[in-house]
Amino acid sequence: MDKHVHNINNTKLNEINMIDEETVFDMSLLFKMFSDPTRVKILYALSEKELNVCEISHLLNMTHSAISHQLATLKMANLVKGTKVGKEVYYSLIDKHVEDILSIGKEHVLER
Amino acid sequence: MDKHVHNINNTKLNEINMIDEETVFDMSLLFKMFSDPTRVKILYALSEKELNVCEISHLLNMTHSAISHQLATLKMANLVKGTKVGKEVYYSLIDKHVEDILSIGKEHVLER
DNA sequence: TGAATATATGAGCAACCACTCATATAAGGA
DNA sequence: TCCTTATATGAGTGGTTGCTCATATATTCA
Repeated sequence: MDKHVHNINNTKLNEINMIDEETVFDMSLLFKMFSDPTRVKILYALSEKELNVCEISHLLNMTHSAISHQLATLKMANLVKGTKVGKEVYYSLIDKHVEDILSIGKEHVLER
Repeated sequence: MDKHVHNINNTKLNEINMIDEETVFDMSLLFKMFSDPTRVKILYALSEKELNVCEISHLLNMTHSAISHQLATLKMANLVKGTKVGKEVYYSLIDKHVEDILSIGKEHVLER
């Protein structure tokens, strides 16, 4: 037997069904959106109700600019969408998945 | 009415039940572990079976050092554990939550 | 014991990122 | 039209990070 093929639990290394590169990259990109406290707070707030930039910056006690930059990032990652109403732009979560990821993360963190 | 208290959908801004700072920070720390392609690949491989450093570096075609560093990071974040067997250290996922997060992320990414 | 193998780890560095600051655009009200 | 408010965005910057390289430790085997 090839000494470079290791054995663990009667299965070979090459039996591992590896995920493809692009999917892995997209997954890491998705989770990167949740890897910053400011973005988590924004997404969490938006899971309660849709909010405009001004409201979010009040809620998080941060500058409009910082929030606007993060919203642009979240929008590019397709996690939030913005709807213009007069001067304001109301942001909301794109789909239920975002809330699912938040709640599974919160659950994991709180049970320890 | 206080002009700094905005109204959306008949609810006030201060009715938003904001998550506490420490939980948000821990959540972002958790998701940060999934925000790098190398770490996602490692975790995904470990979800199939436990592996040692050498096997993972073969599988991902990366240096032992790079993998070892990432495993140290994942260990510190309490996502993997290592068991020494002779010269080798076999790594495995700490709990089912890690697989849950991977699969929800994969699902989200693949359905578009 | 000495060599080979497996893993861990510190230093260093290039790339990335989340913010600030300045500025631009757009809509509403006087 | 002018001023104010709301948002967007480019440039710049300090901090973070994922890798490499060198080195250290540990275990097995001859």
